[in-house]
Amino acid sequence: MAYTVGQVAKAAGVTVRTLHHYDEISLLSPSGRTAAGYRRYDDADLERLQLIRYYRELGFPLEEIAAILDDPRVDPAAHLRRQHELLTGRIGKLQEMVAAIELAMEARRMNINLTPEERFEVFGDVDPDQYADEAERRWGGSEAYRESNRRVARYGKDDWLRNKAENEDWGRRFVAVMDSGVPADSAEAMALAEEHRQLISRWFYDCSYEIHTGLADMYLADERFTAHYEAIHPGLTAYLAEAIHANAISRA
Amino acid sequence: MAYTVGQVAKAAGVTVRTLHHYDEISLLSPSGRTAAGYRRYDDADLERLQLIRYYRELGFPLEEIAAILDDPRVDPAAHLRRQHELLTGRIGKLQEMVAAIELAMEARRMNINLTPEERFEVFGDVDPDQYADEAERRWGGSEAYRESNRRVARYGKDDWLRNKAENEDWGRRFVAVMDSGVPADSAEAMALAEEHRQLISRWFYDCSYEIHTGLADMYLADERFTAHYEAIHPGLTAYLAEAIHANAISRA
DNA sequence: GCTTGACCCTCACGTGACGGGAGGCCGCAG
DNA sequence: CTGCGGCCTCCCGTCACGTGAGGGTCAAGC
Repeated sequence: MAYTVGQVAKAAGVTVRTLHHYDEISLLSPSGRTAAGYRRYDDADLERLQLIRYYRELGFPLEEIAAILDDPRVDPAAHLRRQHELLTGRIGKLQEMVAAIELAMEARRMNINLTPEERFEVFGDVDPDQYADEAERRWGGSEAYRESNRRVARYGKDDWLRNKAENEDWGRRFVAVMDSGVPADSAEAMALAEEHRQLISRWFYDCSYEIHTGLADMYLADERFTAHYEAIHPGLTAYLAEAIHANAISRA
Repeated sequence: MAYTVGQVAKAAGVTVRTLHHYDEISLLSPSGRTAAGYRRYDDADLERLQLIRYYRELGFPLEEIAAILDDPRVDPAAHLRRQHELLTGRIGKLQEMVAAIELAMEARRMNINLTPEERFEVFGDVDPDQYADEAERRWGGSEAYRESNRRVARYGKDDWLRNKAENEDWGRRFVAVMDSGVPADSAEAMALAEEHRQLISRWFYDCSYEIHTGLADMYLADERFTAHYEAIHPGLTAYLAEAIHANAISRA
């Protein structure tokens, strides 16, 4: 099976220029040429291109790709295995980034200042304990609370009061359900978990079930959020987290 | 809180040169300068840098990032929400890529030729039904079977015969267990699923439990693999897939 | 058998996002 | 007051292509 540059380009989702470039630097030279000088690619070339595309997607420079592909000690199957590993690693990193985004969203919502290392730790290369006075900035957010209300530009003072009232109303009803002794996966607790989700959605950002369960885990893991909920009522954090999970499962 | 270029660079995992560049193009200009002309970044700058880093990681060009960050219609929380969506989308794409790698690995193992669109469909931009005679190349692999044995360079003829014998032996014993009527999650079936995994690991590539269950799903989804196993014994594919899953769970 | 339009070729310069060095101030620990 | 690490501004280099310019090729249709 032979293919022209155009066909290969279209199939692989690259431009013709890219294939020319790969030919120029001898990363992927077509196995032959026609009498008129047209490039002819065969199945083996496509296989090589597939490996190249995956390595590229993983961020490898072309020179390095050429080196590892032309290494005679590595057989083709090993490349696939390697790419599988690299990809799952990459997925893990992106999931951490998702968690970091959720952290940033909740920090906004609760008016908590993030430290620089919290903002960027998912990008690696952070050298811990270089910010000695972390605790200060970490909790300094409560000081900024009143004035920062103005920072969420589109809300007026009365909006904030209504928001606060709704939150407190929800808190009272949630504590009542909790104290009534029903389990966290009861219909009542789940209904209030759902209300919690909709409260966030209405006031801050569209909170999917996926994000919501992410938040629940974060409340348990991060002492600042735990503190926020434990201050309402001891044991509330764990109970809420369980109710959120149960609610998300039941709606799936 | 004020930071110097070096501090910001170290925290955010970028170089000082990058921050200079962002300043040059007015993507991220420090909120102030010292008397000596030193750049001074504050917390708001870091917040902006966090957004920039995420958008960059997602592949946005700097100019576009500047445009969306400076769009007054978009509030900060919306950016986070947007990045959350983009990230989860990206994760989904990478998971498809992982599946495609697993497909390529199994295709190698079973000597099945992949079509160009199968190699590259995860990269998008494929225009279907442009390869009309797909079916021919799809199944053309069986013809190439005998001669392609030589292509897996490091194996000699006797290696292949031993491999084949081991495979057939496993197949006979698996059919026996299946016909004995025990469920697919019985100890016997799971033991043979485990043997299947180790057979792949010994002869082709290191097959983790994760990959193994990925393969099981593929056997059910892709008719070529289904055909391979159904040819051994009808109903084997589904039984094997279930046994593989049960085995993977029990070892976790 | 000749045109026409889609596709191919080789230069060759342009671009985005920085890397890296030169040459020279700044600031604080000893 | 003297290092020495950190900061500054040019400014050229690089990588992976993008984007024409100028020109040959090929199958389809008239």
